[in-house]
Amino acid sequence: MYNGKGIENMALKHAKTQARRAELLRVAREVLAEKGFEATTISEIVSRAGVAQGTFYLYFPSKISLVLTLATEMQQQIEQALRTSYAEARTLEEMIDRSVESAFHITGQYRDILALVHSGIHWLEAEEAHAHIFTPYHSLIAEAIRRAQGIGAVNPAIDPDVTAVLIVGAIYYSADQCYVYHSSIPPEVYIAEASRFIRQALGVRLPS
Amino acid sequence: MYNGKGIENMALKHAKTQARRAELLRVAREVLAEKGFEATTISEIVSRAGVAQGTFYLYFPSKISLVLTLATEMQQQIEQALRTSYAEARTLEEMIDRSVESAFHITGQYRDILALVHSGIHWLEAEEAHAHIFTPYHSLIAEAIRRAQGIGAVNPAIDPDVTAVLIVGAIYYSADQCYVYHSSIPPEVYIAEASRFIRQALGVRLPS
Amino acid sequence: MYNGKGIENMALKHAKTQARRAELLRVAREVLAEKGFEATTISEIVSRAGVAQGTFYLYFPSKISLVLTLATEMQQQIEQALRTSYAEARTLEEMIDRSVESAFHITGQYRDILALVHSGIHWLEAEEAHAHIFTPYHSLIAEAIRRAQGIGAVNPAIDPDVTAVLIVGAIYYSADQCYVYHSSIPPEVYIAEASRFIRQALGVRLPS
Amino acid sequence: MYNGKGIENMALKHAKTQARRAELLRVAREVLAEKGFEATTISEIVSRAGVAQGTFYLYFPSKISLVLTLATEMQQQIEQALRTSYAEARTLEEMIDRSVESAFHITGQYRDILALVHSGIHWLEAEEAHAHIFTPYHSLIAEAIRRAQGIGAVNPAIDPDVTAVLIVGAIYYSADQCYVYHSSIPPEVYIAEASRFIRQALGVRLPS
DNA sequence: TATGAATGAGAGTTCATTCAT
DNA sequence: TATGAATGAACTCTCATTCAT
Repeated sequence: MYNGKGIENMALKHAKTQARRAELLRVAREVLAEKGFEATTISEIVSRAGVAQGTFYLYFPSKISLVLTLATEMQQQIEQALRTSYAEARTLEEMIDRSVESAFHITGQYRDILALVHSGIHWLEAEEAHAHIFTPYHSLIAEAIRRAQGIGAVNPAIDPDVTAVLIVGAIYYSADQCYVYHSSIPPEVYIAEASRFIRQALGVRLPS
Repeated sequence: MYNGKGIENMALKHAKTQARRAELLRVAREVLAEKGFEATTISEIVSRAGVAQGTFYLYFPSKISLVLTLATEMQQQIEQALRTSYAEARTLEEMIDRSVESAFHITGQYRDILALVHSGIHWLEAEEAHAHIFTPYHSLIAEAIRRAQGIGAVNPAIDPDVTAVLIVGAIYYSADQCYVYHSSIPPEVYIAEASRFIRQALGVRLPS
Repeated sequence: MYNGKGIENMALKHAKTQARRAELLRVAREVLAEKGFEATTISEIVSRAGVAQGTFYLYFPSKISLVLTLATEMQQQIEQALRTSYAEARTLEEMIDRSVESAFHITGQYRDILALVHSGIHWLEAEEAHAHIFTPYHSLIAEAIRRAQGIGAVNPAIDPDVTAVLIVGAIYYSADQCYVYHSSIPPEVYIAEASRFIRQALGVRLPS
Repeated sequence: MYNGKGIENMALKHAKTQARRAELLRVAREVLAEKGFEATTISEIVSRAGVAQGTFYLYFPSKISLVLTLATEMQQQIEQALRTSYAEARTLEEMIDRSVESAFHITGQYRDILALVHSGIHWLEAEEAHAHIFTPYHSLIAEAIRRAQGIGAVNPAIDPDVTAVLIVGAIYYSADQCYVYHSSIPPEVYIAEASRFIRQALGVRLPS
């Protein structure tokens, strides 16, 4: 006699667990964004999440693992967005515009932990973490540049790897200026200017 | 009754005081660079400097003031270097090249506290501190762009303020990649590519 | 309505229960021996035993109860061994030799628990526990001495109770030295010397 | 112009420091004796000593260092007492009597941490610590036995090293029984019996 | 009987800062 | 000006125990 309850229960349990972990992560990010890594306390996270102190450690092995988790999450989102841009855009220009916009938005959303990761050089596993998070990002862009060079759409003289870094830097930093430091210039202007800036810098040739 | 000795002594005292402050700052930067803000302890700073714990507080009001002081110091150096570039360069291209090179080097030297300032640490006056440190930097570059636009050397359509931010971002981030994350690409390539990137992005017209 | 199955099941169940309790105890002793009381965690015990955290508390009311249980177990083993020696030995000398050997071995095996009981951990019933464990041990030996004095085989001037304590101390401590502290002297030498030491101390007279 | 004040002050300062350390140690021992290692908290120690939590760590690097410090202190006292006995006693019997009495008293005074050290096998550096503390004790006694064998005062067949261990065990354990577990037998009886026990065990020959 | 997620009090330890000398 | 012992709040993390399932 089959009884679905077992499976159902397991799924439920799993779902509950997942939900609690997600909630903890959401709250943690909130606090991290507000106070920075140092001033963030587990105490405040669990208090806001309404769980006990020890419960945190059922889901995360340490305070720093929060940053690592969030950073990985972000990296995956950006990578996904870039892949979508690359797949769906029909011209190089459109691809750049969409990529810049996506990257700008996501980076903007994650600006808090981006900063955290960025300053996290000095934690033990940080260098690997940094590589793990940013390298795919750089590679993806470098690859796009290479392909564009291959079809003659971009100046063949530029170095794809270094240029990828310059692009990421321009976007990340300007997103910071825009979102974090209360710039009086609206995001759309930043995005439009960044797109133009990158197109020009790449020497994008309009398809004739 | 006049006594020259007084002044002499005061000068001497002052010089000693200055030297001690400078030494503390040097050591502090060393430790900050090695360990990051959080893991840096006053205890280690005074120990390396060979003074007592309390002596630190004769020269700096708090731990955080170290970062502020160092950040200001850096900002002044970069500003100075940019002004020199602007004054001495004879073509726009040369100016860009020299500026990029200077900024890259100085930023590279200060990468540790740049990261510190830029991020993670959200303390009370952080926003003002950021503005204080970076705004002049941005303004200087924006002003240079405006002047170049004025003489028709740069694409007049671009927004000088946003573009200044994009330039700083590209340089800062790539300097980080180059110096901090042990890139296999040598600094000269970064500098050359960054110069080209910025020139192209600005649409610099060669003087005919 | 009688149903043989019930008893069968109950017996089975009981056996299973007993086995699980024994396994938990075995593992617990292993961990206690390795890490000491403080550093032993229920978590590690259940993990090694392959059961859930809560299961432990179905068999033992608390962490400390482990020590009590194990100590009692040991006491019974030693008592049994001593009784066997007394019953089977044909001369006083043989009895001492056999007793020392048994006590040495068992004490050596349980030395961790002995150490635990003996010291360091001051819990509520510590004193009673100690009395409960050691008093029968002492009494047994004291009684043997008294009997030997009765038949003129042992110096009648010695105090049986104090001497019993001195004997236990010599054995317990030397077992520790031998087994725990990696003495370079082999156990056989310890046993032989302890036997001689105790025989001499008792002033054992050879039967003429 | 000489001014003794400097030295005086330094001595004073040193004395103050020493006194505070001694006070902390005294209180710590008190608490350790009352509660055992595990249940002893730094919080209670500093509270009883009337100093701040952090002050403790100016004088001791960790909680466990307390036990190590106390153990060393005890070892030195016992060693000193034994050396005095050896130097001043005129007959072997007197030496044994005095040694047993001294050892018994000092061991009795330190019974709390003796137990702590004894159960402390499981702490990281404990094995070395144990060796460091007890080895000199054993060696001293073994050496005395050897010398007594050399002049024909003690049975030449016994193993001095193992016998030293047996003696220490008898004394330590019986001191524990006497002082810690509220034996109804008075200390003098323990001491007298222990002396006789050891003399007999060694086969001490009266000088004729 | 068995599970294991949740609890939460409480531990040891650190370190920026103060202040009597 | 310089010292450095003293402070004490606050941190992260542990783990014996409970209880809903």
